[in-house]
Amino acid sequence: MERSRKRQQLKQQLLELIEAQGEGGRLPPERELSERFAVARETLRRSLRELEDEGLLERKQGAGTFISGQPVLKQPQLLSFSEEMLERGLQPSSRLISSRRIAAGAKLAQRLKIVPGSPLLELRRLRLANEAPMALETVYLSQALLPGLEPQDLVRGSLYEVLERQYGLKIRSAQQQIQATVLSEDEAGLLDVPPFSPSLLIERLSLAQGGEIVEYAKSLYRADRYRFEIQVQRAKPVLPAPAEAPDPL
Amino acid sequence: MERSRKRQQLKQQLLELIEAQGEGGRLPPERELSERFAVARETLRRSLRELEDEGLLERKQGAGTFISGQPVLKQPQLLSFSEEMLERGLQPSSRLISSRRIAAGAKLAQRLKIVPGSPLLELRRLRLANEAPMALETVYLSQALLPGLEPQDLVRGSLYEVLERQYGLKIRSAQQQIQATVLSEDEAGLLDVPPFSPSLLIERLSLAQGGEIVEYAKSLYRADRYRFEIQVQRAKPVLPAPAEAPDPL
DNA sequence: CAGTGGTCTAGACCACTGG
DNA sequence: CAGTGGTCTAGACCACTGG
Repeated sequence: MERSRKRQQLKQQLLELIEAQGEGGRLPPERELSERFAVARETLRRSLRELEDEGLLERKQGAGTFISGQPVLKQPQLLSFSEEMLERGLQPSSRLISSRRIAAGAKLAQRLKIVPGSPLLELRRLRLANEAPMALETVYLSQALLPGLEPQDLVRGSLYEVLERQYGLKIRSAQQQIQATVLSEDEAGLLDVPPFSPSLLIERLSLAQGGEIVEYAKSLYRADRYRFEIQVQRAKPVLPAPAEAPDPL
Repeated sequence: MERSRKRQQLKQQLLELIEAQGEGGRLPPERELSERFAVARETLRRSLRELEDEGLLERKQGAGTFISGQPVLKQPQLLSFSEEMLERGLQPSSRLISSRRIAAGAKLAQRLKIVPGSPLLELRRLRLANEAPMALETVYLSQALLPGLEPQDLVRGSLYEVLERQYGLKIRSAQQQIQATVLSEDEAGLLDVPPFSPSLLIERLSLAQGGEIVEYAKSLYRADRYRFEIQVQRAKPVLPAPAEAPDPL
């Protein structure tokens, strides 16, 4: 606690310096800063690295540490529907459309990397934001990984929360595929748009800490209400291909 | 060179250890490893941190360093169309549909953060992969930032390449918005699909090193040929909200 | 070539976990 | 409470840049 608080504080002091300087400004040399804040240079450098990672600073060997002329680049992070809506300032809610136990078909088995025929829980939920339909979500969960899971456990609240609380499964990452499609009449009806309206189809495979595949979800988002946003960085030559042929990028 | 080569080599040795152990395995304690490889513990820890960032290792205070049961998480990185197609094993090419000089309207001016009425270069290109239409791209470039740029400079090859070679502008990051839409008859004709086919609309704002907005691009991708893929990590509690109320996530 | 950030070292203590 | 990863220190030298 003591320790990490110290770095927090150091970072706070640096942030004040950065704000005082403004864009395009320059920070004093590291040796000077470490003395001023009474920390070892390496300790200071950790905080500087964090600030650099957040996009606030640019460091150039031999030149100096400069205040970045760019707003913070928000790293893409995996959020549940509930979390994402809250972040957008909307109140999330859910309506359970259906739930059933099924046996994994070939396609689902392949995606979830389980044996075909394994028992799955299929949940269809209408996801709402401020009471208005936003997405139609179909989730597949492996029963083997989540013994005793009941559909009603998932009616309210975030799936990720339930997984963590009841099964100690922490979601660690996900692979998402985003496509454009048009809605069937059923789907359109549930989402309250005309049939054949365009829709973002987002498929997600969520992995837990240990690499277990926990969830496969298919969500149809209303194209008029939802857009997927992402900020990406141009690859830094962090790992310049140890000694092999150069990448043809 | 000497130095960085040393860490490369250290990392290589660690990789061999990791492979030898396999998933779920465990690395020896840091103090032992640093002795074995004859480096300071902090130096070893840097390499370990890099490997952790790449998703190969998980470190747990008090417990140990474990070999991650998960394949490397590919960080999303900004690629040009050409680069992306090459990475997918497809041969990219372009066909210039039109190019004109226009004055920035209110909307474009706002996005590019320039004065309305400023001169812009508008380029429409059909982007092909293995000779087949993949996307229809409209790019807007600020003339002020790129004096003397001619449309024919951009017919072949990557825009990013031209920017870097001719103007020393290195693209650093981009904001992308992804929506679903349907194609107009014109657009559908160019992309060689039936009218009103679904399409992924990807808007991109590219920023250079200094934060300058270099490009605004709108691309319509064939929904049947293109899907956007992304791997995202669940947020680590890296910054646990300095001292404020906890996030309601 | 003075000044800057980048890397590395040897050693200390802290925070957390349960081999 | 032994062992582990996490943090920090004071100091050295390297690599790069052009105030």
